[in-house]
Amino acid sequence: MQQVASPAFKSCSDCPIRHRAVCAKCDSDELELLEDIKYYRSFSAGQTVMWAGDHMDFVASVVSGVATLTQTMEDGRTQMVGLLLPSDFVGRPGRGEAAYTVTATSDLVMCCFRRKPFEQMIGTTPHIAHRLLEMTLDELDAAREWMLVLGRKTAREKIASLLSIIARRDALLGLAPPGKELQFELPLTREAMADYLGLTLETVSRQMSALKRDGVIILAGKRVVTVPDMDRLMTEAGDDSDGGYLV
Amino acid sequence: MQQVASPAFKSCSDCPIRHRAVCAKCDSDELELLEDIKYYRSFSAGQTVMWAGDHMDFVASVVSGVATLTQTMEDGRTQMVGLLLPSDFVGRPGRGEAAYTVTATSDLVMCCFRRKPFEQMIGTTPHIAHRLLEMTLDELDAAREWMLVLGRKTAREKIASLLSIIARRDALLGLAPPGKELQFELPLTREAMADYLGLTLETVSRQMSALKRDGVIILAGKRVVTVPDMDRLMTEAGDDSDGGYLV
DNA sequence: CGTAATTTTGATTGTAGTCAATCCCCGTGG
DNA sequence: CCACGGGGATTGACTACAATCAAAATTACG
Repeated sequence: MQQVASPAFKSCSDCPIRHRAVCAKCDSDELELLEDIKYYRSFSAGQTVMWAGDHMDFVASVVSGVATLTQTMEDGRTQMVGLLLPSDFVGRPGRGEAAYTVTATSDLVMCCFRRKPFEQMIGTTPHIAHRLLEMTLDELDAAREWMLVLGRKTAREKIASLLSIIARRDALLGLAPPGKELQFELPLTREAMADYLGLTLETVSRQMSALKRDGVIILAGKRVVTVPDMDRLMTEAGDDSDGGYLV
Repeated sequence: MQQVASPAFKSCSDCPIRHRAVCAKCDSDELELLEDIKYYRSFSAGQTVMWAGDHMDFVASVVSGVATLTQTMEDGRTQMVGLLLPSDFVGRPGRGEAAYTVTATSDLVMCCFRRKPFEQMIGTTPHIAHRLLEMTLDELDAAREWMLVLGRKTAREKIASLLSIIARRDALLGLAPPGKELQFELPLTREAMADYLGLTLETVSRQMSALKRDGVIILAGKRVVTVPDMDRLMTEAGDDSDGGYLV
């Protein structure tokens, strides 16, 4: 299944998520303690990292790639409840069971910390505890934003919302070219988009086609999206273009 | 508007939310420090505690009563994103602006902490920081559970889910009589239920009637609900009755 | 190139939304 | 004491949006 992997960098100080992850505030002494309890694991696109209910003896940071958290009902209905990007944190200190199924949607590298020693470090290392609180509060804000999308937006607005979230994030990370025109790659299949938005994949496909027909987006292949006018997309999402005190 | 109120108890040690709120883990020295930065405020049912975007110079615990967190789009569509019960925490350390509108749905008493000194205490008092992290993680779990409800459940399942959440909570707090039969009072109007569940109030009303007609619930007046068979209600909610590792 | 997986498009159905009327419970005032 | 009024809740008729069922088309891949 998964492999224990050596990533392309040597130590925490070279880590690409060094200043965004749960370890962001740690000094070099603290990083050394973390080095002792950490190991890397890699997953290829499509692999399940863990199933809801599995025993879990680690928590982890996403180093590279994209993963999803999903919840599934007995009859198969599935809802994505989290989208994990590089630097995001997986797992809950104090809980030995996975609450959600975690799936790699692209090739994925995770930096795993053995759970027990990590929990102890939370008690002894305020830098970690504080950063974890900050990240959890951000997650909670994102979940609440998402609740508005799920509960009150139309299918078209839902798609536009998802696209604008991804577009903004990529722009923020400097992954997008400059200029007014934004371009990015969707890290999700149509089905994953449907699970994110509480729609069927047919509806996702129809609304993507409609947004394309109306010139809100331009598609190159299935996955590469160009947004000629970001304000237009935000309007389609039902967000005021000036909103977004939180990026 | 709101009044500075004296609650029915004298000090933190007599406080009804003493062992569940953000101060749950504090020792008496720490409580004394909190006493210095806290004050009580009361609101009557229906009052708005604060509007999204308002300046906020405090964070708070709900002492008694029920409040809601809501998000509203420009055209008026409203989604509840949090239901605040006694011991729940309001506000985000480090943020001076309210992200959501807070409304009292019953008479409400809040224990407010001046924001700046409270933020400093988070840094110096691990008992508070740790409890706040724990509570935030619980909130995040609740939000994710809720996302499944919003995204994937039918109107009938949504209503049954909400009722079972309230029923379980009341049973847990010992508010309900013993026996197999559960009875509780809805702390929400039909409109608030609709905002919680991403429905219209007409649909809420119809599904309440349907559940009553089918014998899943018994209504005494509009607000008092009796559940003759909790497992039946859970099944209607689409949850397996054995689920719920987290109450 | 051929097969499977993913996506798009089409036709039809069904659930919840909308618009509208009525009801019910209370409190108020004539 | 009863009429009145208002907010909340229920019920009804109709509509619309997204789901479902089904087929075709495009892409990825061995």
